[in-house]
Amino acid sequence: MNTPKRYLITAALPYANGLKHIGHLAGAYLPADIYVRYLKAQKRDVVFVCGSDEHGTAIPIQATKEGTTAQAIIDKYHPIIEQNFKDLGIAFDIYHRTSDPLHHETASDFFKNLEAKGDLETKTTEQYFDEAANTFLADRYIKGTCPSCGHNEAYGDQCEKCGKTLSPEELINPVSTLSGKAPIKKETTHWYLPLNRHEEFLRDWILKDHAHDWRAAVVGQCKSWIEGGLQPRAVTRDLDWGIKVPVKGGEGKVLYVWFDAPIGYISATKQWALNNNKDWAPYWNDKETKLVHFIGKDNIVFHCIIFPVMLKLNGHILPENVPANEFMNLEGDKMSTSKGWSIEMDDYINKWIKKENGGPALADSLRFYLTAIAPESKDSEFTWKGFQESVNGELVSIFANFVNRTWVLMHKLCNSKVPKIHTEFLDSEDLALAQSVKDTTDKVTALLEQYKFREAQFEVINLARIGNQYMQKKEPWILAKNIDTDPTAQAKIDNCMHGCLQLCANLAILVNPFLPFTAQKMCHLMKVVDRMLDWENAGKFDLLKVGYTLRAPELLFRKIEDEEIEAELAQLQANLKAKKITMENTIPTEAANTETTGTLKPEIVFDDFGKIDLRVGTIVEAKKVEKADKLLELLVDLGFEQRTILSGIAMHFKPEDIVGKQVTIVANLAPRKMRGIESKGMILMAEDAAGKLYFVSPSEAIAAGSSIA
RNA sequence: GGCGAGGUAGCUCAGUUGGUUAGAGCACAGGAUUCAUAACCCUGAGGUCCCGGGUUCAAAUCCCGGUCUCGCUACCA
Repeated sequence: MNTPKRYLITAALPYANGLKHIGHLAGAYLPADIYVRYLKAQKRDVVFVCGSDEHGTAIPIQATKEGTTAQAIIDKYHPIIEQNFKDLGIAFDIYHRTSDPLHHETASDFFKNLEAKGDLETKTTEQYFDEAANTFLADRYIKGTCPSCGHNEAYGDQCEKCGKTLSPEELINPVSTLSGKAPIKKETTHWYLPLNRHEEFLRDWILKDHAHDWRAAVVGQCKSWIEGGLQPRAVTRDLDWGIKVPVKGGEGKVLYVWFDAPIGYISATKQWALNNNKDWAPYWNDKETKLVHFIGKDNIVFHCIIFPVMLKLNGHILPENVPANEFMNLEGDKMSTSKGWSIEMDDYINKWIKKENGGPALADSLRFYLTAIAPESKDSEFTWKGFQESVNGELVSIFANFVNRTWVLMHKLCNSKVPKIHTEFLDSEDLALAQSVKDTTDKVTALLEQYKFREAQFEVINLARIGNQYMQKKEPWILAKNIDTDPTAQAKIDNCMHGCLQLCANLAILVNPFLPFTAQKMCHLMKVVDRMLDWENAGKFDLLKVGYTLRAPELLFRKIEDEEIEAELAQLQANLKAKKITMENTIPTEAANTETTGTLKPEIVFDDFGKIDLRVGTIVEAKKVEKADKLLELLVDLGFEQRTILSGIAMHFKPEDIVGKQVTIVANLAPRKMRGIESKGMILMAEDAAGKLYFVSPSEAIAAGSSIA
């Protein structure tokens, strides 16, 4: 394998609508950072880019929720996220943002070029239009009842209650948030990226060329998409938050966020080039550049299918690999900021790193554990107990302890200087130690090149373990007792300590990509400059000069105490509760806000209400609809007749549990076919803040068919 | 429901193209030691390789069926 001329490494752009948690860190940023630090130690030409993704519909939505502007949201989160990464040692060469004019220009040009070359298609479809406001309604300007959970304030692109991705057409009773009127359907034109034209290319490139050097999950998912038949994908939206469509007919439209966001990697590179007086172009256009995207598994399709097509069309290079990680769970459950079940990077930094007994060592402690349990091949799980055991048992006891005992002994037995080697006393143990260092270097290098960070880190720790074993066999402290009687004792001590010290120097080099703060501290202890950490020095056994005085021992890490772990676990439960209460409290708040935000449904007169025929019905039969996860087929007794009604509640109720229930039915709703079954009516449901559904039932059992007014 | 990836020791994970007795670290137990952050070192115990079939002289590995977890996707009036 020949060495690429240069590298361009990207980590998924964090969406700037909130804080990011340690799952994100473990998924993309930390492995990317390790890889980049390794490449830089190899003195490769490498640029590590990232930045905030600041467009898309969720950000204006967030703004509405917080009673502020989209700009204010991104201006709030961008710097926090950027600083969080710094505090955790994620060393981007540039942390850019997609709201930057340079990015607008880059994305705009990208689109124009594709459009001019005929690589895009336009399609005219019917979209919701607000006649009163005389404008097309972007997804976020349409509210209605979520078809998934029944939440009545769902937006046209997503229901915030259940998180379901929606399209406006799916909303029940859609209403414009601008005028409060029901929107009409009107034709609008949008640009599409015809992925179907590139099926052959993708098939060859992924399924042939990269079938074996990409991770199984990545190839598998791409295969699933390609074999499923690729469809043209809309690249524009009727929205005002984002990058204006820069061609004729694009008025009032912006680039769809998925189209603009990955181009952010390119704009970030451009900005970096400007800052450093470099040329950005070779990093994206020269075949000798190796491009690697670090992402989480939810992002595979964009980085392996869609963006590569865009890159190819625009004349850029393609990623050499996309080492997507699986997800990291937390104490038995999925991580979720909105549910309060997560550890935000910001939280960890404030609670551990910025404490008196914290410091950057605690950033490395977290990095160590996250890498030790990195979800490289399957979902993994963060537990505080695991964090404690991993840090105390391996990082402190094996690695840091070896460095510490080496330092203490060297000061006690070698006059605080690097002792000289007495070749006449060198034995097979000494030679084996030097060989282990070389072997480990080779292993770690190979593993890093294969993106196997977990295993690579393990090998580094293992080298410290070898150091402990070596010292145990040599027992310099025993030799020291006999120093008066054994004339060879000091020479043997010198040899042992010399070996241990050279091993420490190597450990600093090898551990540097994983634990950069620790490597720095080791350099400080050794009184050497950063250049010693160059990868080419790994495996050498003459890094510390004989006679050189080293600094007094200092602990590299502290142990994690039981009480700290208990406090974190308690905090986690408290967060969960607090979040629930917040969510419950937001219901009246949201209701109160509806008037000011214009989202209240239009006023109706009594006659309108009278049009709805509400009845009490009794569920007499219930069964799951085949091939549908959410649908239940219900037979409801209305007294005068029994009819079939479909309801999307299968995730919430078991069929056998709801037979006999009295429920409220919209009896005169137009019939609708779903999954081949006709539904005649609709069951009314109430929903609490946690998303749990409740039947709306009369307080006491009454005759089926009774009307409601 | 479709597709993809997983299910191996209490925990976190390895197990190349099928090939002796399925491995490592942590945790645990016993021993040894004291330079070191009660750290290190040595030894040990631990597994129905998710379940059920099949192919084979031989299956954790290949094939079929089932089941659980996660992701993408469909379904929601």
